[in-house]
Amino acid sequence: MKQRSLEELFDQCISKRLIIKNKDMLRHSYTPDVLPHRDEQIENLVHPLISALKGETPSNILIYGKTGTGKTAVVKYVGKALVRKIGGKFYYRPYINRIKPDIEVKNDDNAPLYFIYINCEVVDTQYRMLAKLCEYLGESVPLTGWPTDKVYDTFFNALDSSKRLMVVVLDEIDGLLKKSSEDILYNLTRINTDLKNAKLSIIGISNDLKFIEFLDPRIKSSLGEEELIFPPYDAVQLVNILTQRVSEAFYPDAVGTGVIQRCAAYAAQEHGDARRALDLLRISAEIAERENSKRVEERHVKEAKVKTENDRVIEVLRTLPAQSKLVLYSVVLLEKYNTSTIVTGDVYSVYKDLCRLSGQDILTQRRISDLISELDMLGILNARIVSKGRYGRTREIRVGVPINQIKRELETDYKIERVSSYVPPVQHKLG
DNA sequence: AATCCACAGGAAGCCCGGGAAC
DNA sequence: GTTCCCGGGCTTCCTGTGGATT
Repeated sequence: MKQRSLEELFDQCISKRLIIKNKDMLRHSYTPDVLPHRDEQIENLVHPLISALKGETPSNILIYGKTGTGKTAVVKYVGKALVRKIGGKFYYRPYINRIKPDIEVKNDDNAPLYFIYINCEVVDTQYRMLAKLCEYLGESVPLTGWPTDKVYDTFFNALDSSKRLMVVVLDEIDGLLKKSSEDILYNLTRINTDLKNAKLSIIGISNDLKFIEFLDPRIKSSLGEEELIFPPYDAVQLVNILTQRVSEAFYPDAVGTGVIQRCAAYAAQEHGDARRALDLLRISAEIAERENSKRVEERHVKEAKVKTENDRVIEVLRTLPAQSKLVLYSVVLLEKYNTSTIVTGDVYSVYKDLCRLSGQDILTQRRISDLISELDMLGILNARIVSKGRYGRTREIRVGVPINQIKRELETDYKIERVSSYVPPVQHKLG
């Protein structure tokens, strides 16, 4: 009896292997050998870099496009190809903290090309940026402690110590603005005038089209010398992209009819995000494997869509700071017990009650206002500014995800659970 | 047309923890 | 140890504002 079930388990596990051949190829970190529908962008990126390698002053490049339009993939693709061709070093793994390059090609004849990929969400201040760049050049700088100009000098000297072209890719470059650290952009874009041997070229990647409006005009002109736009993929293009991956990543006949089309259609609805399309495909396949299906079917895609949306929300909720949880919980309670629209003031008064009940510090309304904005940006709340004339200007707030899901998830936190019996007082509102 | 509400959201600065250098 | 520096969370103080009401 025992043996039979074990045998069944083996059979099951073996049959599971019939769908996905190579899962890595379905992850967005994977850069494929061919990038469909991006020839124009690749060309426009290669040209300025080649002329810089020929000795001209390099142009800085600004790349726009929404998430999943292939910005990062194209830049890495080009970087990889150039380093292989010309020689140099390429660092592209954003989250791996190490000094060894991902690709290194020796070439004695030419000045080496240093191609460095940095994600500004992670490296989000002038100091950290310079320290990171120093690290790649073999200079060790403490994570904190030095005055910034000393770090800058260290970087400058290390860079200029030999003849080379350094290309710094700043992904999610808008991350640098929020922390009011645009000095780094100013310094980096002007560094070429002081460099004697080396050259530096910046490639900024942003998914915010309005990004440049907020820039200091001096930075704007030097950073945006070349601008590349990455339009979203339409459903047909997404189908092409997925088809290409499917042929390599799946076993033959493992993907049912309409699966690719459905993944592409869902992703096209959400501004043509190829990353999303790939995620859907991968998760659909995982669901199919778990069910022991012979192939991925459309219903798996539907299931995958629901699953990814839920997972995202739960992950966000779980990692929310305690104060944000209290604010969100206040909105949830108001939405549950209150019929009128919810405004900032209501949230704040419920929030204060919850703080007293749970023994936490009460923050100011100014701060809560910011926390509400953050929750709005995360998509958990929907807040819009409305003017009620004589009765002031405020935000109307609604919960953006199924309320019971949020409530349940928040109440797994014992601090929230403790105040879960609280009922907000009935609002007496005009109008 | 003037008023005035209930906030939004910018600016400056405080405080604290963490890390490095002295 | 002390001193210096940085970043992040937060407060205080402030100016700005759309439109119903006066």
